[in-house]
This record gives sequence, structure tokens and C-alpha cells, in this order.
Amino acid sequence: MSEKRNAEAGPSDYPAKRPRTDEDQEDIAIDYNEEDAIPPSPPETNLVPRGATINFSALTRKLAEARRTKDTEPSNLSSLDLHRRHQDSLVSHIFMDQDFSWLHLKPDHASRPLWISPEDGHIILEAEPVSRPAFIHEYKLTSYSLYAAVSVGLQTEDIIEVLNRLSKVPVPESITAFIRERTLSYGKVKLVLKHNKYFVESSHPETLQLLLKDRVIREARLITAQADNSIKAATFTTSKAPVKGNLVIPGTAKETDKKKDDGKPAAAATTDADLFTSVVGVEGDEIEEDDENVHAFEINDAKIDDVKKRCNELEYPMLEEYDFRNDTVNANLEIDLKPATIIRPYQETSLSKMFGNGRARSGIIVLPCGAGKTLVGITAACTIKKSCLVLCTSSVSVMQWKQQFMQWSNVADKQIAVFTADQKEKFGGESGIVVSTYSMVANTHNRSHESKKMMEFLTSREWGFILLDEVHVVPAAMFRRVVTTIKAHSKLGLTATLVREDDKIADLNYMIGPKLYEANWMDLAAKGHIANVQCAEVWCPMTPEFYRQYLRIQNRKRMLLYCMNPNKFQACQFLIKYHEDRGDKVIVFSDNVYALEAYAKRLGKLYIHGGTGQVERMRILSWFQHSPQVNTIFLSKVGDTSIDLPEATCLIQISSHFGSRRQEAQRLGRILRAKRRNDEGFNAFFYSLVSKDTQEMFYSTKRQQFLIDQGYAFKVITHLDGLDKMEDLVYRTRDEQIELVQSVLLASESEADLGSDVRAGEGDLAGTVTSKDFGRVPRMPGAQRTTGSLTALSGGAHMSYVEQNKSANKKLAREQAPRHKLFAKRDKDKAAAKKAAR
DNA sequence: TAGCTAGTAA
DNA sequence: TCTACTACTAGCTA
Repeated sequence: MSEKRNAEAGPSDYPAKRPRTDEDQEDIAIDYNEEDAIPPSPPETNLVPRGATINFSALTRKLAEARRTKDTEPSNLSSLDLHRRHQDSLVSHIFMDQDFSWLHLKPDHASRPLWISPEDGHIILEAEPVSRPAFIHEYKLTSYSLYAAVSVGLQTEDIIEVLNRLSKVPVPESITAFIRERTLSYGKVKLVLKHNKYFVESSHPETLQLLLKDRVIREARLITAQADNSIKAATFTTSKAPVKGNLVIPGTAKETDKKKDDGKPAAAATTDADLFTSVVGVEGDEIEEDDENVHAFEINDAKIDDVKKRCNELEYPMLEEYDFRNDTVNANLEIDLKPATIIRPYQETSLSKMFGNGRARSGIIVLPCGAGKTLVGITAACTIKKSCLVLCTSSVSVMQWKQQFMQWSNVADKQIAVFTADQKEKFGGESGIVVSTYSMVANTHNRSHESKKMMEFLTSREWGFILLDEVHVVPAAMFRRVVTTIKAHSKLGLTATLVREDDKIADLNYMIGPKLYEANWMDLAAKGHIANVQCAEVWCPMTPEFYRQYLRIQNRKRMLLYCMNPNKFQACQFLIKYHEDRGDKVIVFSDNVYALEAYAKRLGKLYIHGGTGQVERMRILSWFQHSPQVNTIFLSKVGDTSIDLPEATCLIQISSHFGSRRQEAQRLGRILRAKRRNDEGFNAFFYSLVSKDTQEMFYSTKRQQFLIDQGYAFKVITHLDGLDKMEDLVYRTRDEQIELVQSVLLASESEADLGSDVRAGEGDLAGTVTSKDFGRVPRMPGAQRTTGSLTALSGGAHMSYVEQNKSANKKLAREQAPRHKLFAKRDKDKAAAKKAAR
């Protein structure tokens, strides 16, 4: 119902990482010595003590107090006070410098979890701190979230009613007015595909008239030959399909006894969403369809994107629903899930959001990697039973989708076709499934003859269903055209990470549809569907040599220096050893190919990057999967997508430039499948190695945001116990380190000359460890391995977790602009969201 | 099979 | 605000 994001509190916000003012620095400097005295527990927000309620007026009072003290006594603060003050600044961000102490708390406010800001629709939820980093969750009422709520079947008064029931303070007038205003127009306009033509449809002719006043929409309208210019003439009527009926989603446990149970949420699937619907009780009584006639006008399919966008801007977002059961024009597809296929409760919940009223709503389902997105898509296809087009990002996943379709459904072999550069198949008969890539369908120039014919095949027909895998790529300039060139009655987007670092993610709202369902990673982990993950950020101090060079050198080459930091090298070696000894399978990610090779070479491990050939990849991967001697592999960002990774249980990130939240989440997703040993309290591990006091710290914070939003807590490790005693520790001596820094500098020089052509040396780099070497030399490097007992190890036992370390380098801090551009972006987002809410 | 272009993410 | 920059993918041609 609302877009969730955590209050910006929690372990990720280390004072050392946030932009500071000069006086802040003074505080930190004074405070420095006290830091070590802090007990080794993750920092908790001081806003609300565990289990307490938010005392609204007290909070604002405290805020004002904090501001006053800040002015009068800037220095003499203990570290705890500092931390508090930091928290206060976060609170003031939530409150936007407003004093809301005038709001009346309801008498029983203690039992109500929400409060709502009358100014901007921020909702603060006091939640049970199960395993969340923060006890306060911040949501925001936006046009989009209301749109999503309405499209899932909630009605205006229900929303207000529920807010009122849960809120500590009466729902402000401004908010109810906002909800009314925004929801009233939703769902009034629909985009309908009929006989390969698009129509804007509504049961309110005055709404259509209103839309036609807009120039963009008016110009997109197609006027049929006999029509004059009035709406009436171009309007045709049609009676609506019967409501609901007994649609059963295949694969659900209650497939058999569905009929009466429809209204009640399944006991097994008590997700947040269910909790909500159970409060409202709307799932049963869907919006009553008026039997009235509907009115429509045709629009030019080339301009659909514009029209949709325009309608969205006019606050009349177009719903797209497909009444597939009453579609007699398009041929049915013989497809069903195999009898043995049972879908999980949350998968069922997500599908019930899509098919809630007996039709197929277009929209987006967000599930973490490894939670069975593919099966959700396949089940949806089996429910609609019409021709279906599946689009993915790479040709590898094209093959995977086909294989999954064969595995889970009874689709006939000749009904499923693949369309890539290598294979251009068509399905037999009137209906079928085509799996292809975005670029294949989006590509407009330079078509081979065969592709051209295939595209004609795809564009000439009407698809019942289009499945968009990794839907977050769709807003890209070239890919977005697929949504309009392919004529599909319903669209389902699947993704694990509905984030982009640009502002295009909001476009999906009108391009595909609203977010129908988003699973909470923590909930899934708690129920054992995905692995439990321990996330940790390992702070590796720069060695003096490296830091000197780091400060001297300009922007780009700096990256290599903090990637190749000997301390990081050692930490990486230590962690690999540690986890291999436990019996973990370890993946090490490095964005930087030079660092990737250097690390893998030095530590004697196999690695894969973009230049690694297909055969080679498969060989290394199968070794990693099956050989007890290959327990660690190094991956460049090829591993982010397009490589099907086996069940790794530990992940180490050595270089992760830039603040891509998506990448971070996707990488974490690589170990989520490792749920086998979940029952034994088994954890998967995710380490991010960060060179201290470098730019990396900024990016790291930014990257973690998505995972923090999902409820993951990042521990900070500043010391790896036992590292000093480790045998064969690399770069132990100063001489070795100096040698390393020199080779790094040399490399960054030559790399600058060579440009990006890293591949030039591939294969003949002295000492490069690739599987070719194993062909000749049977010895596996790093083969010494003792099997550790899994139950005995909890992972954190050998490491000291330290809350914070504020020994920030002053000089460095001064170098950084007071407002880093990452924060500028955040400010911009905030402003944009605010504007959208207005 | 390499080499090219074009596209994506940040 | 825009661009830079790198690693990578897909698709096509010869």
C-alpha cells in the first residue's frame, strides 16, 4: 500500500561516512579515544527503546533540545551523545523540522503502531524488532502507492479506515483529502486491446472527454472512418464480463476447495499483505462491476507510451486488465502445471494479487533471487493459457526459462520456441510460447533477414501475456519500446531489485503497471525459503605506502590502489581460508578485472571474467560445484547476471566500485539459494571488504541501502582475529607491500595507455591460473582443507565486532566536498518524491 | 571465429 | 546537470 523504506537509522550510518560540517569533525576528534570503550554490539537507534511507543511530543521536544545544546556546547559530548545527536538529525529529517506536538495522541495510542505526518504523508511504523536493524520503519503515501493499492482492489474508504484504526493520532484531514483526491480517479480508465487495436476505455464518458482535452491524448486518438468528432460517434459499447467466478490458480494447495474460501487469506501465507487485507477484509468483496456499458476510443499504438505517461500525469493512471477467460478471439494454449508442482504460499499470494478479480492485472512482482520468480511467471502463464512471450536479458537465461517451462509445466515441446541470434524458432499451431531477449526484440537496425521475419511473426499477433524478466531493465531507452511493439493483453514484470540509480524506475508504473506484490526478504528467510545471511563490512586500513599514493594520485587510478590494498588482500585470504575450512563454497566478487586477476593469481584460485570463454566457464563452474578441491572462485561482474551459480554459501566482495544497490542485492542473491542447511541454524555469509578512509566507504554505504531496506543488518568488522597468526599470509613484509604498490602504479599507468583493452594479455599472463593449467598440472591449488564442523561454528565467533570506528582521517574528510554527490542524489530523490506527493 | 557496433549499468 | 568511464552483453557480418 505504501512504498517502504527504512528510517535512515541503523548500523549503516556511521558518522565517519556521512558528510560532516567542520564542527562535527571537531567532535569526532575529541571523541576519538572514547570510541574503543563502546561495547561490541551493533548500534541501535535511540529513538525508541525496544517495545516502547513513540512519544510524539517528547520526541519533538527532544529535538528542539538537541538543537539548542548543539548551539551552546558543541564540543563537550560523549560518544553516546554524539550518536544520539546523529539519530536526532535523522529524526529531524523525518519530521522535516516540523513540530507536531500539537497533535493529540489517541487514549489507546500505545496499542496503535502508526503515526502519519499531516504535512507530507510520511508514515512511521513502529514495528516489532524481529531482526531488523531499526525499530522504526518509514513509509510514504504517494500517488504510486495509492495507485498500487487501488489496483489490487482496495478502496478509498478502506485505506482511510485502516490508517485510522492503526494510527496513534487521528488521521490528519490533509491526508484523508489527499487519499480521496488521488484514489478517486484511479481505476476509472483502462487500456484495452481488442482485435490488435488499443482502446482507452471507461464507464464514465465524462472521464474520456476530460482526457481528450489533453493535447497528447487527443493527437494519439485514431478516429474511425465514419466518425465525426464527437466522442459519441467513436464510442462503442460493450457489456462487461461477469465478475470473478471460480478462477483457480494452478499449483495452489487449495486448488480443490477454493470456492468458498476465496475471501479468507490462507493461514499459511500470513505476509504483511495478508495482514493488511485481513484487517480490511476486502479481498472477498471485490469492486462491484457495474453492468453499464463502457465507452472507449481507439488510440494509435505507436503513441501508447505517451498516452499512458500522460494519463499518469493527469492522475488517471490506466489500468490494464485482461479478461482472458472470456477471450474467444485468441486461441487457447494447452498448458498446465505438472500435477506434482506445488507453489509456495508467498508465490500464491503474489499471484492472487495479479488474478484477484478473475482477470489478469498487469503489474510487477518483486521476489528475491532464489525465491522462485520463474515459477511465479510460469504459473501465471498456466493460468492465462494464451500465447505468451517471455523476455530476458541474456541468452543464457533464455535457455533457462525454456528449461524451466519444460520442467514445471506440461507444455508440448513444439509449443515452446526460442528466439535468439542462434536459434529462430516458431511454435506450431495457433498458440504457443516464445522465449527471447530484450535486445532481440528491441533491436531496430541491422536486422538479419531471418530476424526480420521472426519479428513480423511476433508483432503481427496478439499475445495474451508478456513476461518481463528482470523488469528493472525495461525503462532503458531502447528496451522500453518492447512494451509497445509487442501487443499483449497483460504484462507481468519480475525482478528481485526494483531499483535503478537513475530516476527511470517510476516509469514502470505506467509502462507495466503497479507493483502488485513485494516479498519481504527477512520473512522469507525466517520461513526458510531463502538463506539466512550474515552481512558484514570488513574495514581494512590502508597501508602507509598505499595511502600515501592514494592521497597523491588523481581520481580514477585511486580505485586500483584501494582494491589492491595489502590489508584487504590479507583479509580476503584469511576469510577464504576460514570459510573453506568450515566447508563453505566461497565466491569472491571483484568489479575490477585487474584486481580480480591479481587476487586470483596470488591466492591460487580460479577466476571467470567477461573474457573467459563459454567452455572455460562451464569447466570452472562444474569444478566449483562438484570438486571438493575447488572451493573458491573469483568472479568479475559476469557473475552478477548471466551465470547460473551453484550453491555458494559465502560471498566476499573485494571491489565494488560505485554505489549500485542493485548489484549489491543481486550478489547477495547468489547465496540465498543456499538454504539447505537452514534448519540447523545455518547462515550464509556476505562480506564486503572496504579500504578504510577511502572513497569506497561512501559507495559502500550507498550500496547497502537496498539490503538495509530489506532488513539486513551490516556488522562492521575492524579486526579479524587470528589473521596475524595465519601461515602463508600474503604481503606480510613491508618490502612485498612496496613491491605491490609499485606494480599497481605501473599497471595503472599502462592501463591508462592501453585503454580498456585488458584482454590483450589474457591467456599469456605469467602465472595466470585458469583451468588450462589444471589440465596439465593435476595439483589443485589451495587444496589443503580440513572439514570443519558446521554446527559448532556460528561464524562470528572468531571475529570481534566493533560498533563504530570514527578514526576518520581528517585530511581526507576535508578533501571531500561537504555534501557528497551521493547525498545530492538522495536530496534530489527526496525532492522528487515530495513533488510527486503534491 | 574474430571483429564490429550498439546497448546497459553506474 | 551532464558526462565520463569500464565491463559486459547481444547481434550481425565476413
